[in-house]
Amino acid sequence: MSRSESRDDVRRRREEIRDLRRQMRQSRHELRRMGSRGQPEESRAAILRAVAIEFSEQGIAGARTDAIARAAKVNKALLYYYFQDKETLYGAVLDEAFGRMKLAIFQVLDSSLPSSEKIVAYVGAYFDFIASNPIYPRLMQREMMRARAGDSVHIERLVKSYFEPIYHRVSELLHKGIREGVFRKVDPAHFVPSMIATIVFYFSSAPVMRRLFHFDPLTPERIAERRAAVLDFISAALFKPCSSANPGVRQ
Amino acid sequence: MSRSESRDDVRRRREEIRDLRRQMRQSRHELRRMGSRGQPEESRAAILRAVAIEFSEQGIAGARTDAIARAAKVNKALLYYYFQDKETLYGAVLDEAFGRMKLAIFQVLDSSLPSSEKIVAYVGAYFDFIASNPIYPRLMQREMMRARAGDSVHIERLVKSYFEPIYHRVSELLHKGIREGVFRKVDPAHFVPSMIATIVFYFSSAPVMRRLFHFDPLTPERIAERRAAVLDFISAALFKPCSSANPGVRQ
DNA sequence: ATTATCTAACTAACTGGTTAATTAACAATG
DNA sequence: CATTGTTAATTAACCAGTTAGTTAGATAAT
Repeated sequence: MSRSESRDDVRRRREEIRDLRRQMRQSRHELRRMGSRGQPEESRAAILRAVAIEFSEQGIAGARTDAIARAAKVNKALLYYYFQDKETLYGAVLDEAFGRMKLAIFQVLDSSLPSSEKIVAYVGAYFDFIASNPIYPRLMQREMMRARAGDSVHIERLVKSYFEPIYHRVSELLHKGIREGVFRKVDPAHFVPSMIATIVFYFSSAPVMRRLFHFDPLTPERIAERRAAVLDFISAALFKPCSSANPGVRQ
Repeated sequence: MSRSESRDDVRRRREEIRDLRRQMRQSRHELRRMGSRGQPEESRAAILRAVAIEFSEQGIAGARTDAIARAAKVNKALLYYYFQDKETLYGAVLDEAFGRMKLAIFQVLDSSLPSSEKIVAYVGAYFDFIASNPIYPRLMQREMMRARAGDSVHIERLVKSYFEPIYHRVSELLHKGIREGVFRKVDPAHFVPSMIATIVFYFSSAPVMRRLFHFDPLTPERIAERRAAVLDFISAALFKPCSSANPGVRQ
């Protein structure tokens, strides 16, 4: 008897709690996105945004689907309604980020500037993209590390779709400049990685810089300073010395 | 009666199993590390070695203590016998790796070479250290990412103990070379990161390179080629053009 | 009524860390 | 020189907490 009573007690309490929760939710969200048919596009986009941040900061292994759902203000099951699994989710974010990067870069590479100016524009554009999309280099780093461990199902696609096309165009550009006599005789297969390194490293090592220099390396002023330094560094390494074709930026 | 018999049975079987295990272990390890008081130093070292590999490949969140124990051929509880927790384990590995790096670098910085040769020697030494200790840049990358997410308890110590001393010495070296008129007027706060970037990036992006160029970028020949390219790149960016003091390496 | 959209609650598997027991070496003791 | 006790090294088995992914519905628009 007392047993069945306590069971009833539990059920009653549970229902009370459910009602209370419903009220809370209603008052908190003010009726927004209750039940179904809220704004699906918005939800999907919110998920991708949250995933990008979570993955770039914590990595795949460290990323928590609950945290993602909370950040996107969406139930966790919705992640699996829109995407197959964690891995697919990650892939979607990568394609989104790298796609935008490719677009920004090709805008410059497709322009009709002289070689020396175009390479400077390319470096500048890449720098600017990273400066205003800081999660891009983070995702790239993460993915490269996963690829080394042999755990990346995305790397092949990413290289074919994004890196290879860009690399080929920049490589051509370098060869052209060398033929024209404005660039030193560098090997694109090494020079391109060196350029990217110089551009990217400052951002990925910002936490170290902050502690080494005792100031925030990511303020707009510092970033502008770095931009100039990067262009100077690369220009000095690429342009023929004692030549008149040096539009390099100095401070 | 049958009960006591079965109990005896169990005891006998247990002893048999124990003997068998002992034999197995003996034959496998040839008497090494049996039972207790084997070689604690060896066990500790084996753990650290395994941790270094596991952490550099999987990161802290992805690293599995079970996998580490298996790789070190040691029981998991032994990890916690020697180290407080996962985090402490990671810290020990970081200090070991960064300590050796600092040693190798200071050996060059303490030498009495002229500025231009010393900076080349520094870059070469750093490159060589990374080339033969590939887990170092991986650990560094991991830790920088954790630091950005605010999850690193080690970064402060690492910067103070390893990066700061090295940075200051290289910075002095650059200033000296500039005063002497052999180096261009570069800002060490930007030039040093750019150098490190050029040195490190090739290794951390090897998985992309492999797919981009369709060959292994980490063979001794390719690494030697890269070394030359890095020295050329940095030399060209640092040494005054049209000056006689360019010992830069070309292919 | 159907369908697209959304949720709370659940589960099976896994993971960092703990515990109590076991083993070997060694020193002291009888 | 055997026995005993002590201590450091090592382990199997376990546990409490977490996590990716699932399920059984609920809600609203059509």
